[in-house]
Order: sequence, then structure tokens, then C-alpha cells
Amino acid sequence: MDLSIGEVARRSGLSVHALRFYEREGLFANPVRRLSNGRRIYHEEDLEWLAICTKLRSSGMSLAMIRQYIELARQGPGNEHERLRLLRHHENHVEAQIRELQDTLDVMRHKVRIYEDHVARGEADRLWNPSHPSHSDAAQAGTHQDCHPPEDT
Amino acid sequence: MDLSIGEVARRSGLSVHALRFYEREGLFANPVRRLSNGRRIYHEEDLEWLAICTKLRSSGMSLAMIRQYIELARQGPGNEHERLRLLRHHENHVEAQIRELQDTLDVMRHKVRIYEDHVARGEADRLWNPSHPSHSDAAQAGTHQDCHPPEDT
DNA sequence: CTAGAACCTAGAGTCGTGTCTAGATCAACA
DNA sequence: TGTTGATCTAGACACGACTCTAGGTTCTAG
Repeated sequence: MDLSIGEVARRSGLSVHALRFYEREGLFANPVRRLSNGRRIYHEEDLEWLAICTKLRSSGMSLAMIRQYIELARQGPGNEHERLRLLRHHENHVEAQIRELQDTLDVMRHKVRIYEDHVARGEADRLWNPSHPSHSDAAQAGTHQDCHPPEDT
Repeated sequence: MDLSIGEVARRSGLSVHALRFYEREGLFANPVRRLSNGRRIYHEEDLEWLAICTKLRSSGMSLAMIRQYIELARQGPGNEHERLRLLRHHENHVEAQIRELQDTLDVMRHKVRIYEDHVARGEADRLWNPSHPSHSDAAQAGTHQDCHPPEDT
């Protein structure tokens, strides 16, 4: 039932160093208990919480924000609105990130397609013109890439 | 036609420090020229490239990878496959990021909905049970949150 | 001519997020 | 008993990506 730090590291994917670091940073929902010999003991719900933490982290939520959230939760009921505000804030942030990534993806796919066309038509066909000081790489980011087809970067 | 570093900073959104840093790091497509007095001069196409850089950066492409790419481009034709490989690699990375973010979003929306329900039913209705050492926060991440409705974090 | 703004270089500092080290303790096993 | 491996603490180090500082030059306006 009790889990050692090594076990938790193995199962959470975090390093033992990171687990101690997270504890110092106050990121655990409930304070980590110790055995009489000073060793940490964890439980299943710590693993569950760590899984959520990891998810939030991977979506760009900072440790500081996670700490804020967990502090609110530790204070008990009465601050649900604040917790909601925090969650919604990050939700917006994540949505914005997704939009930005989609946008980047469009740009990159366009670029990949151009490269594929060039490569398909034979590699040596003037993809790069070093004597032309202005390279038209940025053209796809704008709207007029059809006017000067030779892409170089 | 020529742009000063300050002008480029203003229009690119990067700081003059960052622009000099990017130059040191070899991130410019064409080497930055200087006036006789040593001051840098930029052109429109640098701004265009910086816009792309910024987009790639915001999608998590590292400066190291951008440098690799621009180095390939500077080498001229013949390495299009490598450039494609690089782009596709990052494309995959971005796609994975989007999936991960969508997933996080689902978790968070679920959580927000739960909070809203609780708040709507009156705030004091046992959202938090400090005497219950195991908090069920992670339950939504799994599948069995219906079994123990009191959510706490 | 002078004040202030913009620029230059080299290098130091910052921030977030860990990661690693040194030196000690403790448990389990041959 | 001795060794191996897991754990502990405090604090140093790493890394990416800037950001800032000090000290100096140059441009521009009044």
C-alpha cells in the first residue's frame, strides 16, 4: 500500500530528484509523510495527482500555477470561484496554443509540399539562388508566393 | 530600404538583445551586413524570416533546430531531403503536441464542469473533505469518478 | 558644442525546471 | 561482516533562451 520514492519514480515517470523537488516546491496535494527512518511514503492517490500534474505541465502550466491551484484546494471549500478562474485561465491558454500550433502546421505543410514538388521535379532545379540576396522563404507566410516560385529556404 | 536594429526590433517584436543573440547563434538566413560605422543593417526579407522563426519558435522548435535548417539552406541545393526530414520531424512533433493539448483540454473541461456544478448547487456542499486522506482528484483522469463523487481538488 | 538617443562588444545574470554530487544513513543479503 | 543499493539532506550545476550591464562610440537636434 505504501510506496517508496523509487517506486513512485518508476511508476510516474518522474525522477526521484524531481519528486523531491516537487515536494520542496509544495506541489503535492497532501504533505508527503515519512517513515520513522525519514524515508518518504507515498500512496496511490499521489500517483494519480502526479499524473494530472504531468498532464498540466505538458500543456505548459507552470509549477507556480500548479502550486497556486493546490494551495487553494488545501485551503478547503470557499474558493471554488478562484479555482475555476485559474482553470479557465489555463484553458484559454491551451486553446490559444492549439490555434497557434495549427497555424504553424499550415505554414509547415505548405513548405513541405513545396519541397516535395521541387524534389519530385528533380533536385537541381534552382531551389536556391545564392546570388539573389533576397530569399523568398517568408513568402508563404504572406500571400504572394505565387509571384516568385523559386523557394530557397 | 535599410533597417536599423531598433526598427527591426520594433517590427519583429524581438528585442535588440535578442536580435544580436540570434545573429551570434547563426539564425539569420543571410549574414547581417554592417554600415561602415559598424551598425547592423537589415532588410525586409530579414523581417520575413524572423516572422517565420518566431512562428517556429512558438511551436517549440529549438534555436538549435532552426540553425540546422538554415545551415542546410545556406549550403545550397542538394540537401532538400534533409531539409524535408527536418521539417517533417517537427511537423510530427507539433501534431503530437496538439493531440496532447486536446487531451489536457478534455480533462480540464471535465474538471471545470464539475466545479461549476458544485458551485451552482451551493458552494458549501462538501467539495473538500480534509479528513479523507485520499482525495479523488485524479479520478477523472481515469474512468471511475462516478463511484466517489466528492471531488476535492 | 552639447545632450540624449541609438548603437556597439564582451560577458555576466536570470528564470524555470530540473539534475547531479557529496557525504551520511539504513536495509537486505551472502 | 561487509557490500550493495536505496534513501536522506543541502547545495551546486546544467540548459535554453534570453536579458541586462558596463563601458565605449556615433548620430542627431538644438
